[in-house]
Amino acid sequence: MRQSQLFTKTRKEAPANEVSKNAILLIRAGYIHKEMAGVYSYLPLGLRVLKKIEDIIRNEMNTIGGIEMRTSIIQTKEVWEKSNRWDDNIVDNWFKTELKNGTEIGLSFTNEEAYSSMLTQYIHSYTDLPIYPYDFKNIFRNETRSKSGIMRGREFYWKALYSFSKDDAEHQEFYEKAKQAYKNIFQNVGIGHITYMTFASGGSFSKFSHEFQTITEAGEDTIYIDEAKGIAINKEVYTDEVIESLGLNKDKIIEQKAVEVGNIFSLGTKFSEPFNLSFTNESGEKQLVTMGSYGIGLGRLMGTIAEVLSDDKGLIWPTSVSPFSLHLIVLGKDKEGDTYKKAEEIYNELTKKGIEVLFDDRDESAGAKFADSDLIGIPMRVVVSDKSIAAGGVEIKERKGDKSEIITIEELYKTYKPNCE
RNA sequence: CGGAGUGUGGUGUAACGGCUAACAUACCUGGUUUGGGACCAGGUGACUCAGGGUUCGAAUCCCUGCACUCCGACCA
Repeated sequence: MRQSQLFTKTRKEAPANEVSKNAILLIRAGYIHKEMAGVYSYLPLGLRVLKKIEDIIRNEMNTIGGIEMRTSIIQTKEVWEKSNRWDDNIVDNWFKTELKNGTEIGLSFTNEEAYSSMLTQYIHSYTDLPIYPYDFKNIFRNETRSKSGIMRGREFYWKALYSFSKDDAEHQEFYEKAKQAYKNIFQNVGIGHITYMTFASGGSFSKFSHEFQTITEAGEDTIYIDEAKGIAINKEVYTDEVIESLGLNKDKIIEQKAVEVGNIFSLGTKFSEPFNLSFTNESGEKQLVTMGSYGIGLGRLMGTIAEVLSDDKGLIWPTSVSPFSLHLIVLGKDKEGDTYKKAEEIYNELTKKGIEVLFDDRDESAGAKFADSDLIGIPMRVVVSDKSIAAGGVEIKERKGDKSEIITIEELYKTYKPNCE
């Protein structure tokens, strides 16, 4: 993409009403636009990152047997009354409205009900199980206090997978696979080294749920980490008994602020029971489906990456989620000159090869282009200038380092192959 | 939902109760410049969040509402 066609502009100053680092950087660099507290639009650059994250998650979900679909956002009152979650005294962050004819409806804040009620029409026999449907969709929560930029929004994009299994053993088998898939996801988006599987309260059907917590001061949770084991315990269940039951060494545990970037949860028959989601087993008996839920907030994940992978100059995206693979910058203003032509040629050639290139073809000073490039945070910068041409090619520099080097254009073409995830 | 604070050009800030609401940046014109947010000249752009009130006079003081931010509660 040509930067001259990217309508978003970078800013030197962040809006006065943003304090969180992720929102400040993402707004300054032109990734997101704030509509109101807790509600953000994703601008072209932001959407690219979101889609990269989505693809990484989708790939892992499909690998463990997930089947993508999409449940509706508008849902009727009756469905939620079955699980006793329509009442505002029980769930206080509903967005509710009504149809012209007076029918009460709600905007989904989670998906258990949608899946449980729908699947009663499709699950009848043990041969129909297990299944693992999942969604990417926007979710609405009328938070009394949104905060931390895109880390806790009123409208947010998430992935929710639900597992429907015949019994607990079958459920556990999938649950373990999901753990690994989640680890892979956080590894692949570049925060695996500071993300810990964390034991948290499990509700009525299992002793624990598992949260994936990424260390950052911007987080709302406090976790206790055992580095050696690579796992953590959420403060809400942090007791001597739990430490012991997990076989952790209390003396080596460290306390950290963290943000929950994903969670997996055993639901047992909590939802299959009210919806009578059951099947006929091999013996001809009716049996309730055993469920699990597996969620990741993509906006929060993107915000977390921005929080932890950035410096005073701006964002530093990992290649896997960067909006572009390369930031190609041409210096000099003579658009008819050889340097400019060479840059155009490189842009066309790389684009033809399928490499995602952001081409800064604007009539800006070198300093302005470099500053913008650092702020936008594409992992690799390629500069074409009279100087680089004279030195034998183009200058490449990693966003995260200080060193730059000159390579020939042929080397550039050889090095940058299409970015296959 | 409790507590605290803040609303001024697109953005960031300034202005004692008193001249035509100032400065920077962004934007537009022209010129010059191109390896770390260039320079010169000119220009557009604000009923100071909304509605009331006090006053000869309100961006400034008071009231109400709304919005935003922070702390706490909540987060299925």
